[in-house]
Amino acid sequence: MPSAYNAADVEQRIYQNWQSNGYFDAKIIEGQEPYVIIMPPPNVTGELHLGHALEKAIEDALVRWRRMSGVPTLWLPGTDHAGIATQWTVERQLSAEGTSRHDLGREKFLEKVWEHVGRAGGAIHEQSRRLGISADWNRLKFTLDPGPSKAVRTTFVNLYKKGRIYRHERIINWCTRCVTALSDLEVDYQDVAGNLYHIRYPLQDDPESSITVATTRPETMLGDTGVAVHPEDERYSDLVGKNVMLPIMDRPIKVVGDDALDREFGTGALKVTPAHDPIDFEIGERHGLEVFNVIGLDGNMTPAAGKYEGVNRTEARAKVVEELNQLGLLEKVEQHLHSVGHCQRCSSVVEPLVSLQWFVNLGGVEESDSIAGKAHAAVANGDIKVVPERFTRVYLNWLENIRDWCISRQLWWGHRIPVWYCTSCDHMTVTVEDADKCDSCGSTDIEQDDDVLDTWFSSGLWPHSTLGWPEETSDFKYFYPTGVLETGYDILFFWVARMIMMGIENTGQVPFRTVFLHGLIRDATGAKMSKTRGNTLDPLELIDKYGTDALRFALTTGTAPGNDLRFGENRLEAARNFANKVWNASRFVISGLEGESDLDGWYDLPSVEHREDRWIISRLDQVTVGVNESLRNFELGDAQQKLYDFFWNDYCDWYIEMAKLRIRSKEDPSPLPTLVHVLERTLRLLHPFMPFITEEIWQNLRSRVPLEGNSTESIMVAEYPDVENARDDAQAEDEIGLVMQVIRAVRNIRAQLRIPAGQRLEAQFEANGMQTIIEEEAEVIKVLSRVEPFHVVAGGAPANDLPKSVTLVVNPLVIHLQLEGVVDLSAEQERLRSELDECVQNMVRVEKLVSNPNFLGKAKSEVVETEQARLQDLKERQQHLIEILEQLAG
RNA sequence: GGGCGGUUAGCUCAGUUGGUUAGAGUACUUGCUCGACACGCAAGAGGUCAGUGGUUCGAGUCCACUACCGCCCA
Repeated sequence: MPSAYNAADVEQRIYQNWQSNGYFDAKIIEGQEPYVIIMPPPNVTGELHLGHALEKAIEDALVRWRRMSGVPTLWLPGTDHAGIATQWTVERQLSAEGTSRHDLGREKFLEKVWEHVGRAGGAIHEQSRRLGISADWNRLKFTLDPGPSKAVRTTFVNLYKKGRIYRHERIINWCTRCVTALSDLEVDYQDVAGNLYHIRYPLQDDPESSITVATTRPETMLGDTGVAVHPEDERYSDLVGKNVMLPIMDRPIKVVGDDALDREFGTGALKVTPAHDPIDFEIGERHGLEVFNVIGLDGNMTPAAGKYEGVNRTEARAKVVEELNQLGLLEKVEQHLHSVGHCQRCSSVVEPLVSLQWFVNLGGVEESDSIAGKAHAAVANGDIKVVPERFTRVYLNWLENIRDWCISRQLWWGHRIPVWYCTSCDHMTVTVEDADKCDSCGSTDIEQDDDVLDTWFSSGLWPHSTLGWPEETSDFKYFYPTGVLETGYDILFFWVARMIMMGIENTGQVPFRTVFLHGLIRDATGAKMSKTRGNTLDPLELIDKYGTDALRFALTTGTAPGNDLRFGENRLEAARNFANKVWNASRFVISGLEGESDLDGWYDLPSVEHREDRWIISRLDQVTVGVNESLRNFELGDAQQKLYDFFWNDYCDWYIEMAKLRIRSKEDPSPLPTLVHVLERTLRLLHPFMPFITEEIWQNLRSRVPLEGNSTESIMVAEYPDVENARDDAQAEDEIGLVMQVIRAVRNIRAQLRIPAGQRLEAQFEANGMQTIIEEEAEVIKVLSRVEPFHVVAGGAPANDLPKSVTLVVNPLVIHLQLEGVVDLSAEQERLRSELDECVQNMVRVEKLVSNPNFLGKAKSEVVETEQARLQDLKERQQHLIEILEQLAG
């Protein structure tokens, strides 16, 4: 084995081996409950980024853990067609070639998109493989595959027949750049520094008087069909019901009273443009106001805008303001910060406008049989658990305010809406299979709706559509409902909530039992990573540089579920160092096996006699229990931290160092079986997090030890360690703990007094009842703290040459180190006195606590016991220190 | 405006139902080529747990308010 772990040498080979052995393939084992994760489908032409890497590292760890625990496991990968994103990419290419999708026509354009998908599609899955992920590639699904497509159509048809899907003219969010409607969720609101324009609208029957409205969007006034004031607003009460003349358009419009108005905002009078503002639309509906679309789908003013027809909406604003000013109707302009919707995809300003679109009626949460109501209940009553828990309320809150979902998109790439309009009788034919005639009048003169469905509509079906629904496939029957849905909290509403709604609607069952949300990855300064900002890190480059295991470990260690993660290279270095530590410790153990024949029993270790062995085994089992516990609670970072600490501190720093001495002296019993046992189990415990290095070492190790245990070909199908009866050994832990304390105390004083590392010190130990232990562990103490020669006395006997020594109190031991010429009497007295001070201070505190009747009565008995033991220990220590000081003085 | 989160060592973060003298990584100081590892070993320094008040025998942890930062929704 080389002296440093080189990830590049092993990863590819191991992954291919796993895959060719079919370890990733899910198997149906009737009678056993499976563990299922459906992978969030990345965009078909997307590239792997750190967010994906994090998500996959987490899911793979969960899946590997369960698979090793013997559970039938399915991790199903997939791909999303990503309507707007993909179409936009191809449109950009076309525009570079000087053409457009409209020039090509729908059919040709779609061919181009499929070509593009054929070229660039799926690359992300190849990249994902480098993360070592154990997904079932045989079950890879694409949202546009026949299966998921049929699920989409079936859902649409069912909901339409139930009356839950309807087509209606309503205010929607329109992106003039993408030329499509957007759902409420696809709009990002940003505060923009704008103006608040105060405009006078003269009264129709009294042109000298006027009412002043305040607006941030003066160009929309061309489409005003009313002015609204609060009905109880005394300023305007005499105007309600009268008409004002709309400037420029010279159109009389009505003043209406509506209590949705905020009297405090602006002048308290609102110009009402039902076609271009959701609130205005509602006011308009209540008062029967007309609707004039003055801004068109292309962002230019429509004929309804009169002389401004054809003018771009931003230019129109300037021109309208200028004209109003000339007319003397512009009262004032104030600077005003307001929130403006932007297209999430292309960042252009979203235009609210009235348009004919398809919607899903989700109902309200108070209706127990509505889509939203059932989705709300599933989480509220605990059928679905959200981790971390705080997102439960965020989810419920969102559903409580939900509105109908606009699902039509004016795109070509996606699932085309399965509705055919009859030109003869206007009937809508809605079917799963392509219609060839009107199902009302039988006319063949029918035309399919031009629009496609929101991409999230198909993603919303993902947990059941990937498993075969609407067919009752064996996969669907066995694997649905799934276990865990793991994704970033940023798509809780977009995706998770919709899956819950659609899953329950279609299958009558929740799509998954647990939602596990991870945080966002930020750069080292805390900024969101984005290509435009140029602060992204490429996971593939990081893998090349540090190795997959280090990347995965770095992404998931020391983080709490749902918390954002600042990610910089020092994290990776720490992870890489740990991988290297694992490698080298293993190298040490494996090299020790050369020519060794006495390893029988290493797997189960039927008899553990040596104190050091009992200690490390006791610790191993504690860690094993803790890691399983953390994993069950989705605390992956915690699980890894426990393994990191155990391996580096207990195993490497102490156990291996102790074992070296026994190996060198060929002592009996040999520590090798224990060394192997602990290493092998730790590798298995670590495998879900660091799959490659653990496999590489494990293979190496297993080839050099007798075949024992459930011998599998690969660590990824070996049993995940768990313990029913932990081999707890409190005595060994106490005793080794004492030995470690002694060694630390000696090392500490050596460093303080600057005693050269090579210099051995003569030591006398007052054992005070610990004689056997000290003598049995003498070699360890001698070598690791460099004391020699080494005398043990029963205790209580005063040493004659105290002035030439330093005395350490490690309860119950007292250790005298010969240090002639290094330390003088007064310095030693000074040191001991300050130790005594500290001891007494502590004692006072604990004494107060332990003598408090309230504490004794109310605290748990085990807490009281530890405090009393502590007090005892402090008293003993105080006693020792006083004695030593007396001797020095005497 | 409503809601959620954060504020712990110089930096980045853990800290699960309240219970030692609050932890890790990294940076820092000192000393180490002793046969697994300098991607290392050993020792050390570094914190009024944002602030105020409360509950409790006991608060980083629970409650209330305040301040600053961030996110989501309107």
